[in-house]
Amino acid sequence: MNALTRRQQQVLEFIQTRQQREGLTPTLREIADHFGFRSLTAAADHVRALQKKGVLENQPSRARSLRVVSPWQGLRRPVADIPIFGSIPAGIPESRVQDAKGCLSIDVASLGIKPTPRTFALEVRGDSMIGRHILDGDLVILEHGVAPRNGDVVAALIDNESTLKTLVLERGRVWLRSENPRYPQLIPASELVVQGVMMALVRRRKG
Amino acid sequence: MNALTRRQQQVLEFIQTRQQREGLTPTLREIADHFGFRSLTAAADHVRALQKKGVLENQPSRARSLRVVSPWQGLRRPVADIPIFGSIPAGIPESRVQDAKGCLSIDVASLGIKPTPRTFALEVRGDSMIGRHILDGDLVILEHGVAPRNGDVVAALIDNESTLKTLVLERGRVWLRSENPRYPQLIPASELVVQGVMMALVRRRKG
DNA sequence: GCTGATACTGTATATTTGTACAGTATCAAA
DNA sequence: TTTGATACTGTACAAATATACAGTATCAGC
Repeated sequence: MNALTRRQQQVLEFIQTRQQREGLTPTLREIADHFGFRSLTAAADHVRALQKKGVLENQPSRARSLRVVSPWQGLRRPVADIPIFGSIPAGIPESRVQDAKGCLSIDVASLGIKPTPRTFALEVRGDSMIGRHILDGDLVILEHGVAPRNGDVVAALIDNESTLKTLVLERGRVWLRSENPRYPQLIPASELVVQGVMMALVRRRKG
Repeated sequence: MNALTRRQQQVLEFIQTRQQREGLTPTLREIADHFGFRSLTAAADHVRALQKKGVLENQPSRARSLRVVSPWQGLRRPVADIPIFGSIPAGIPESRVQDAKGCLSIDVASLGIKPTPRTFALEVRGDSMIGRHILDGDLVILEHGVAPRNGDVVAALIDNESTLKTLVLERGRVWLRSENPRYPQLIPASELVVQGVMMALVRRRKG
């Protein structure tokens, strides 16, 4: 009953791809064109069949209202796009698109914060923050321009590279600390630029 | 030049909300209706202004082709929806929508895996896996039905609760190990159900 | 051999939708 | 004071679009 035919899978995949790539689902005409149907009804039939099988939804009489149904779609929250930078030379004056290495898209609720235009992500290199359970390869989401508190993990510009450190207030002075015994421990933060404060983290699969 | 007026912000927000909630951007008529405009042109004017300011895009003569522009949109990859379960009593026979506590939406590339219908997420309770740098409150993404390898982090059903453990092959037998010295170390896995293998992790902001 | 589901062609039509044109009024900047 | 941007009303129309109806052909299951 729920099994899709090969043709239906092709049609569904086409709709889904267009939805992801262009943000718009195709019209019946566009479906027909893509598959070389000379009749709209062919496309309409497939859409009807996919609806019947519960994998496609439709708002009657509305243009481009096809939607591929994910069982969890109803629970979906707004998704934010956060740029991933390799390293940030300056203090993020105006982070430009061409500087981004990629884009992390994640829903706001799971992130725990509301991203702003000053939110960005860095890929962690090395295990200098292993004491804070941040590993090599982790994607760290940071917020630029907020005041860091004592103990916050921050990104700082050291030797023209963005590096993660723990910010420490001690005896009225500000220090940056690595969280790995094998690394130099304390650096005076006076001359360093704090580029962002860590807000969240994404760890991809390893190996 | 780029600053939006209050009215323009309202219009943009309306379009964005509809896009997120219904998956469709509104038509000019729907915008006009929502704001009580008696004329389509009022809506059209706002859309034109927002386009001019670069925060909205449009494919001419296409129905519902409005799209709110994020600077990073071009980099966006397909986003997957992964159900979040509180705990999973049985071996996930058919995880039903009503059992889901929420939904984690994240792009496939950042996740490092291609989610399947057997992908799900658990919220970590306690710090029994701190040795693997998994903290209380972390969101762990797991895959059901794949064969775990030695050293993989897995979710197992213990006392009717899903608990994370490290799977250890030793002397031809399978054990589950907690990664915290204060917890009981080894449990024979023979009678336990492995519900999933950890693939990725999301850490939200703390405090 | 019959039946229902699938996979189409071809035509027609009502509705939805974007767009254009002609105005009015307000407000801030030059 | 003038100019341009903003914020609308009101009307009209062509294009885009969903949908309906009448068929044909194939194939699997009964």
